[in-house]
Amino acid sequence: MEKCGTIISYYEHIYNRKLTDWERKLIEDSFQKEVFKKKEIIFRSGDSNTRHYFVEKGLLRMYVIDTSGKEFNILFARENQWIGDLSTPATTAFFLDAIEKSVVYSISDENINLLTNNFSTFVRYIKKSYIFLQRRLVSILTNTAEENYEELARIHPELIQRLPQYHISSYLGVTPVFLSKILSKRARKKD
Amino acid sequence: MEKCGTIISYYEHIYNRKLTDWERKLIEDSFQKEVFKKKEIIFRSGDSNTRHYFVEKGLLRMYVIDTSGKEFNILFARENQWIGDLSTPATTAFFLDAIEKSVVYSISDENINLLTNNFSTFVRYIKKSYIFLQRRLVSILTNTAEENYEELARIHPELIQRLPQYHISSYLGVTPVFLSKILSKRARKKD
DNA sequence: TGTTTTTCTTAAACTTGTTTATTTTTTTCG
DNA sequence: CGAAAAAAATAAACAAGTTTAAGAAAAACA
Repeated sequence: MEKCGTIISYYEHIYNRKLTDWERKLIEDSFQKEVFKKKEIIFRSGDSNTRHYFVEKGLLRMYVIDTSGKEFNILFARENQWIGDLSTPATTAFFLDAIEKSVVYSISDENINLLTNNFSTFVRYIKKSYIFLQRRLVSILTNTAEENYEELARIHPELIQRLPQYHISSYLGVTPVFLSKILSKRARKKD
Repeated sequence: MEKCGTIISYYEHIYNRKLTDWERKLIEDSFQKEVFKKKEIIFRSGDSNTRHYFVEKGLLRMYVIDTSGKEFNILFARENQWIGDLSTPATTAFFLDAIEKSVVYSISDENINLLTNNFSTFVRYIKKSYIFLQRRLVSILTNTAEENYEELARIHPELIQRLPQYHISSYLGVTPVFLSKILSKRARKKD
């Protein structure tokens, strides 16, 4: 009967009240019900304008594939959980697929913005922070400490200047001793 | 002259227009200018109701200390960047301190909410996702893969049931082979 | 049910990163 | 400036995690 039953229940649960007819209409117009079979890929690295997904039934995963082809899962979503790349509408670095056959409600970033309609500074701050952190987690999962140092030096050379070495090693997730090893190796290379 | 000059400029830059007197007033009432000296601790693990900080001048870092006392930096903020624990007002697991003498504008979470006043479902989703990811990054930085497995098994036993082992290893950031080693060791222990 | 495919285990040699301790270099500050 | 403190480099023994490859177990499905 209900076109978006699960998602309306979800919103009513969050807001702790019944939604108005107008609100239900807005939701029904914004979301799209989709079914994915096991192993079906929902979006892939390089896609832009990826959608956000709310799982009614099943199990999804978001993951990244490193240069050597190895996969690293970033996030799972099961019943009543959200998943998607908050970088959207920008190009995504992630893959999203279904681990089990899944029934979901999807929404475009545009429609999310319409529903939310007050994207103030603070929300930008959260979104940016999230995207930054996500990139950082991916780096740590997929690269060696040496590669992460190279990237940091390339993108934020000024930080390398301003920070004592032990703060950099801590940021990279290694000991100061090991960073020192990396640096002496790097210095030897540049001869 | 201006009480919150830098932060007002920041908002005007973001919104790409001059702020109204009313808006300036709102900002001046919400933010508080603070100065921290080098190595001064701004908040520490266990504190609740931590504030958000916008750096006018200087360099801050947010970090975590693991059980063995080792520090891992999670985030730096220099001029015109935000830093803070989005988990607030809940108890924080982080420390925030000044690497250099710093001048900042701070705001409580409550005042942020007043300024933003439309905390809809999607914003909750971002905030929750962020907090989740942050926790995950901290785990990967501070724990061994074995400890991360134990935690996953404790908190989400149902996921361990539903996921093939190679998806779990990928989530933990290790190879399937190494996870298998961890598990056989674990099984031997439980005799 | 049995066959095919997928997933898991084990082993051995290897690489990445840690620990502890000592020495050298750089920075801070009276 | 010179002494003291903080930060960085080096070495050696060790622990955590990877790679490749082969066999065993479990799941899928015709």
